[in-house]
Amino acid sequence: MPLEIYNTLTRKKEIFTPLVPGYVGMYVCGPTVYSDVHLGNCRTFISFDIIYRYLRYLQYKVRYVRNITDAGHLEGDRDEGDDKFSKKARLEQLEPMEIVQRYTLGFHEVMQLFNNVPPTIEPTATGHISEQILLTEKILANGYAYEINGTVYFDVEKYSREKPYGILTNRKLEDLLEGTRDLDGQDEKKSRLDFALWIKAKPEHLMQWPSPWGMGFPGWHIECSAMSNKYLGKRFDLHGGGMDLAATHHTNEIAQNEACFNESPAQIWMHTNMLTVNGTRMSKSLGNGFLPHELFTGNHPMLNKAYSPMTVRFFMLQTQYRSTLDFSNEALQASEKGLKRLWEAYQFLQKLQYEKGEADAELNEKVLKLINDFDTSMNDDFNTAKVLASMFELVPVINSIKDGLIKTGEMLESTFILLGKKFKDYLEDIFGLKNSDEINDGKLAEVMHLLIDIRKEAKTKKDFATSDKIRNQLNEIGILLKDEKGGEMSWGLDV
RNA sequence: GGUCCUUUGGCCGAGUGGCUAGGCACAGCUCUGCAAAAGCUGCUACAGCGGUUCGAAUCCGCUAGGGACCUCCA
Repeated sequence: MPLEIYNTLTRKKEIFTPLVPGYVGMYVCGPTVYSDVHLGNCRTFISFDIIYRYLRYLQYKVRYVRNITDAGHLEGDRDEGDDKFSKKARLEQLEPMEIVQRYTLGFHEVMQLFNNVPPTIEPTATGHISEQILLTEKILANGYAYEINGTVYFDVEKYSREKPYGILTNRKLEDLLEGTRDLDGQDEKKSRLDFALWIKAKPEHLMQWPSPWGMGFPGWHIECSAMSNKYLGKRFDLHGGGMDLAATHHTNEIAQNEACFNESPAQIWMHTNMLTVNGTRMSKSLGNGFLPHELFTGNHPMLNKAYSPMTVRFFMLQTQYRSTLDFSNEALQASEKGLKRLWEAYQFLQKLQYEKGEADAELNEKVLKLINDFDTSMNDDFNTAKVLASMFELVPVINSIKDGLIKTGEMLESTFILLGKKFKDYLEDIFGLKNSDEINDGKLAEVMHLLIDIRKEAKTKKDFATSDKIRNQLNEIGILLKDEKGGEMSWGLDV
């Protein structure tokens, strides 16, 4: 079964066929670095990280471009408003680029904690001002834009006479124009749907660049057209972003590209759904956003403990990227336990050796089917939730081997090898999960080894007072000791 | 006001016409010095009403609830 991806543009799943065989060009709208990214933002980047990893797993050479928006977005709904960066900079007495630097570093740190692979190119808006000016000039020359007092607007009505403007989200121009929101007048735009490509800067504006229309800064949609065009060409395979960007940002992006090159940029548009809290979208403006660090420290009124980045990543994997995901303390707790169970089975599997034995055709077939379902599920529009369900069905098989209820030899050696390989491919390479750092601490492992030895001796002598003391006191400091079959003991950090 | 989406068991969530999703929680049993873990078993739901069909959680209609976008936001 080939890879199928849901395309927002056609509103159905399509078989994925790259424009150039073997290669994939992928563009994802990145963060605006004037404040910390919240967990909702992270969901999108984690989703596309897994998509990127899976495409590589399928042997594609992927150019993954994710921009950093460090200029150009406006505050408020008026085009003559301040550039967001400049506004905040004045409040905090910082240079705009200091803000940008601070939050860019913060963003990268969070991405790393979530174990996201960096994109292959991460271009910035401020690094591509001339490209944005060139596109704006081209759109003007093609007659789809007009200049008023140093600001250049995209002429949506002119454009929509020739091309379907609301094609991405299936909206008609009349419906878009109908909204009850009236502008307060005094607007220089010809139509309320027109958006700025280039904005005239006031003299005191901190971030501004020279242009054919005077000093100014780019509008908030042109950067993605400019950068995707520069690094991926006029037409590329995948364009992604959060669902909230589809109706405005991506719609305008398509219009810009069409107005420039008479071509739509991406063949497939992918949109990740929102992370919600109590059924309402997590967003900056509503103030219900969780910061990653609030989770990692547990420092939030809604949380009763801290959760590791891997728990959060796993939590997101349990849902398909196009569904909303509701965030709660209980849901995270469930994910934490689920991940622990899965990961422990995986760890055991990696150490396991194959031993020849009496074959059990039924077991072999069951295992093989579940393994093959991994790829089938991923090929069905990256259904990570289904992959995990198959994995969890294999956990009892692995644990039964651990308990000696099943022998590895009951399945074929090829099946056994494939099982180990696929678990590794999926959990580590595709899903990007990894051990918590604490458990990797070598010194701790040595100390634990020692304590386990002492406890084993005590148990052999039936000195249960000592053996219980060790286990109970470890438990108090958050280390869980488990007695296993055959007198062995294992340990893990209590979660 | 307009456009669109959604409603699954105690909780989180897959699933789009017939076949047990899965996780967490809960209960029982097995194992066990005790505990934990693990294994096995149980809990089997699809907002309401009507329609299509041999058959619907899945398709259609209506009603009700929730949400998103139309304005910066992943």
